[in-house]
Amino acid sequence: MPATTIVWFRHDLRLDDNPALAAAAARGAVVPVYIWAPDEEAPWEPGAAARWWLHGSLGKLAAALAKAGAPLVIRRGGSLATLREIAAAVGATHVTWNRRYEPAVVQRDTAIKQALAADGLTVESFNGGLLYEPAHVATKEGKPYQVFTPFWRALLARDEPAAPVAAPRKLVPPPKQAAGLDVADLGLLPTIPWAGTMQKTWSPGEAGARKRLDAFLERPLTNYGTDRDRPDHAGTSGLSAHLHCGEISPRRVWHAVRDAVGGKPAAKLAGSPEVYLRELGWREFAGHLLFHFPHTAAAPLRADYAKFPWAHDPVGLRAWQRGRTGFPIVDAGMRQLWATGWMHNRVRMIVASFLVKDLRVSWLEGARWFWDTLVDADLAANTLGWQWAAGCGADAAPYFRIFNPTTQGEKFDPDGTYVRTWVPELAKLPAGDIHQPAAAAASVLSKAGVSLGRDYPEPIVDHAAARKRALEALKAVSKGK
DNA sequence: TTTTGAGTTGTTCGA
DNA sequence: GTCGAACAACTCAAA
Repeated sequence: MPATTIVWFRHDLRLDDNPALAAAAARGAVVPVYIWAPDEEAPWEPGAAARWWLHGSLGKLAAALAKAGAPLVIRRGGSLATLREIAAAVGATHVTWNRRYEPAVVQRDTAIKQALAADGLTVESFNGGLLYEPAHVATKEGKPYQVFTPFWRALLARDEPAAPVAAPRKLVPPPKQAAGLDVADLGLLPTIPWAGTMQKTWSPGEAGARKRLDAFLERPLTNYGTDRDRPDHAGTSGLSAHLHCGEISPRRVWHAVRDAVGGKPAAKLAGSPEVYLRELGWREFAGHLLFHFPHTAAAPLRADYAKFPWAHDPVGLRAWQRGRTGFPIVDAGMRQLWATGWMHNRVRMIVASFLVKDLRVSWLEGARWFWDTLVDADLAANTLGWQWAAGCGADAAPYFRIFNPTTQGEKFDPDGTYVRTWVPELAKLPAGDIHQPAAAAASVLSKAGVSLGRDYPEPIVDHAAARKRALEALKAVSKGK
């Protein structure tokens, strides 16, 4: 009997460097499948922005697969039951996929693997989403890393990540096709058309991912080290959402960066190229942490923080979400997030610090908001980022590290360009005042057409006082165990 | 087992 | 305006 392999697509919506697809194509007929089963990922089912992205990405994947010869079968419903149905319909002999590493998904996939094997199917899974298998990275004691720098050094000491595999040229469909839905039937698009700016900002899909990588590498990489910190410049790669959906593989990016700087081994790189690869290292570290500490999506890694007295402040939380805190850099970031589904990394740190330290609202509230609004929402990265900001994660950073939103704005958006883009009511303020409108002279404000409290809110907290309160609360936590 | 060096991203105060 | 020190103590990773 000729082999027919179901390739179950998940966070690997690409043909390039897709080990599961390559293995299937090399063996015989291929049945590409995507199953929409959000409830299996509860409470972290994809948020609104991620669904919008997914809609576009699936459309592009379906077109590319059809062109290659094997149309994508799109379904909704329980993953196991659906795979079984399709396997029966097409007479599949094999099922294959690229692994995901979120704890709930690992558990589900393990059960599915056993069930399908019991049905008599041959099941194979591959690593297509991380540079290295998280279970294979460990300290000399065999334990998972909890500090980034030694983790990164350990990665650099290994063999380089495997070379990417090319997309299969041609796919052979099975003699009998399986029925499927149209992407539109999944209902991923918002019912209210709020995604206009996202449409203009992003190109979901494999081709869009590659274009963005090429554009990023076309510019000299030499300034990445400092440019990436400037929200007023397009200094970052902008690949996060593409990587999250697997429209491009981290190995492809890794090797493209190395090729762009002359093919030197990663361990020998210095300066900006190393700084960029290190960002892939952080993505890797996030996957590593969530895999080895599965409880951290919901609870702090540092157990003593479980008792932290978070404030119940729905009004403050709402002001933060809407970008109405009265701190321009915070509001600019939150509005950029709302409009584009993305926020510059430097600003993510600033708004996160503001929520958890100035407002003392739980990092989980922030994580949930980001989860719903980010096109690149990734459970591992989101968890690491928020726990880092809250000081309860994999980082021994001192608790007194509290960002001053005004200073940060002045430092990283010195001309106020970023604030002017996203907080247009402040656009006419001079650079010297734009990060601190409440301290500006009355004449400056009126000349800029800003009436505080009417056009733009007064600061909702006094940062100096909030900082003191946060320090006291944090001190109590570290002393009180 | 014990020891030692080190830890993404900061702020404020006082000289 | 600039600079260095203080902000505290802990945990991790490796020797």
